[in-house]
Amino acid sequence: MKMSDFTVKVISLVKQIPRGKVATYGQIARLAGKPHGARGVGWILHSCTETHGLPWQRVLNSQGKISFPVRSKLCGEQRRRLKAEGVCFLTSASIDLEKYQWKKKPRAPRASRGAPKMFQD
DNA sequence: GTTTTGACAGTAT
DNA sequence: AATACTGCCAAAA
Repeated sequence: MKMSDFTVKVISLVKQIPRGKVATYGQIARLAGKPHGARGVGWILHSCTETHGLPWQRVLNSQGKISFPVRSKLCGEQRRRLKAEGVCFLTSASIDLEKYQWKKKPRAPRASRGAPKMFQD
């Protein structure tokens, strides 16, 4: 299946988002090396969620809100999932980014390399 | 190959 | 502050 390096990075990053935290499309795009590739991130998720089982619910737009209309099924499901992870919604579809935005670990601690085990759900 | 679309972001009005 | 326009990237047609 032949996907670009950017796609691989995005998938990897999204899968690294811990439970109870969220990231923005721009953040993922930037971490993947394309500061302006937020749009591509969205499309990648749409394309690879089923294939890679990505936690797409943890990716929101820069406003910390869900991208789809509130009446949309996906929106409801995303909201439900995030709530299940302990995320409190400020409004129907927005959360406190300052509180829940995922900060990628800048450095790799040399310890704790034995058993990463449990990942997502 | 080119064109269109899509789960975005940033800047300009 | 709230729209509108533009820029970016990757996949499907």
